[in-house]
Amino acid sequence: MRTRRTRAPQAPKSRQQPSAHNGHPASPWRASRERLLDREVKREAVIRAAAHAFNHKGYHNTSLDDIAAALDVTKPTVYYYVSNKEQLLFECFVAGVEQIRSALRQVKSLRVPARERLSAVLRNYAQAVASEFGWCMVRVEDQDLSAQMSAHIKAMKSQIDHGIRRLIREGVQDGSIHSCDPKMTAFALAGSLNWIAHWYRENQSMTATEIADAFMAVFDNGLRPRGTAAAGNGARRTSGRSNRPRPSRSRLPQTTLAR
Amino acid sequence: MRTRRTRAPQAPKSRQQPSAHNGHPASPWRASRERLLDREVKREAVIRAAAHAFNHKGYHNTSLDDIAAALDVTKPTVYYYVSNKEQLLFECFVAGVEQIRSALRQVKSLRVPARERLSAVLRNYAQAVASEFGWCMVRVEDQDLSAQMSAHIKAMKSQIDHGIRRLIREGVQDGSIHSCDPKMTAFALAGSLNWIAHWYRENQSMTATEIADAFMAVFDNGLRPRGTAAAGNGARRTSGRSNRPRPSRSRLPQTTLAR
DNA sequence: TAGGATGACTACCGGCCAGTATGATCCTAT
DNA sequence: ATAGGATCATACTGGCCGGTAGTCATCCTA
Repeated sequence: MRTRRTRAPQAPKSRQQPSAHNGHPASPWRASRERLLDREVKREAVIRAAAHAFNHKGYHNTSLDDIAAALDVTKPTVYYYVSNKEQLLFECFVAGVEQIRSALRQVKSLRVPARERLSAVLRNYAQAVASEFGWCMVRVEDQDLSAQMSAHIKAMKSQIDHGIRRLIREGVQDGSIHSCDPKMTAFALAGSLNWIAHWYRENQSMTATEIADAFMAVFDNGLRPRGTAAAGNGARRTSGRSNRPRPSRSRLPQTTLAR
Repeated sequence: MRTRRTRAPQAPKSRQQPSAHNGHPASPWRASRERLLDREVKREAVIRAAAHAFNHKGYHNTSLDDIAAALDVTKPTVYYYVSNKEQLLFECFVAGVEQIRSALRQVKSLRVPARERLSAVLRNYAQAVASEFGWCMVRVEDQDLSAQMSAHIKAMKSQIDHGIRRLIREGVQDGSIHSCDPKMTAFALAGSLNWIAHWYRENQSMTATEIADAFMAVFDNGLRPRGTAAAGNGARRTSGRSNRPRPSRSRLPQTTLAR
């Protein structure tokens, strides 16, 4: 799409002064270490660019030339940082899924009813799915991946799944969650959240957390009216923070099936 | 993949007797009309084969040669029945979505609380998503479609979406559904069901209807324990039929994120 | 029984794109 | 100051695949 840039503009590379202006201790290998850092930064830029492109055009409609062009470099440069297209997809997946895994680890230490721990995890889940890596997390199809990559991904997914099921089981035991089938309930909850990746776009009227809250209100209360409690305001929230009222009459740019 | 078949085996085509064995009225153009029927049957076979292939290998990993080979014909034959690959995807989408639209139409005449009408629609929804066209319904990305096809599809999706929202609104009004934001609730419900297409495979221990029932139990009751009613059995069901208990301890072949 | 309609095949084209061979340029270390 | 490594560009290959041209066989109709 863009004409290949000439070699010249590479020069004004903002050659920052070699004196350390970041918090790193001085070291005789300062320069080479800086280069390593540089490399890591660039590598991440490549992955972000890939995520962005996949997100907007889909995996198969994105060529590595596209990704390179978005970074103002050429394809071999991309290949200098990642080994192939498949790995790009994998890295995007990992970047997104890591958020959820860390959320699952963190709530383990909380001493609150399991439903609140679940709520916290699902809020992080929603944020991950709504992030720029959401598409990759949700849309990877194992047909596009080698056998081992596919197995890796499946293992990580399974880990998250069983983490959620465990929280549900614990909630049923401690009485904070209505008796239910943990497996199917986990499917229902995760499905709703996964689907966010299909319709959420960044310049949205609602943030990911607000969406998660709205969903949790549905999940918590259920559709059937409750005999107890004032039935006036449907958006009961269980976890403490982020309580500001949200406008329920926002623009409706999407549908339930997809964007 | 397969070696091209020879011309010979085309002969044993099961030439059925020309006497009308179906309910069509006699007509001087009987034969040509039969041919038209034949053509329609074959066209549907092409679409089913496409759906099956997309379902298993994904849209972009399926070549028209694959589809042709599955039908034991060659690519130009496929092109004789459909105009291009995009149209194949579109037809698969329509085939699946039509189920849901007809369900929405049918419940309009029912004189039961809106929550039960919603429940009936969602059960059909689940069946459609779990059908062989589910993948196409759920995974179509508008980047793969021309502008007008994309608009078509978006319109049909929107129609379904607003049908569901309407049912929710009516349920809130008639008191059968807990007060809630119809838009976000519709997103949550449809997302769960859409996601079924990612993990459901035909030889499953649960049928689509059973899955829908299990989901509806979650949606209806919510996670929070209910003060009223015996909290012993979580799987309360609201709609009348299909009440047999289901084994909650089935094999766990999938995870929440994907199959 | 000729002629049109229908159905299907063989053979090909052309574009896209993942991935690579090669080499230029710059940086760092010794 | 120079060898060697790091970084990135130019230019290419090779395969896959959507789509088409042209042909032939079969069947229905008149």
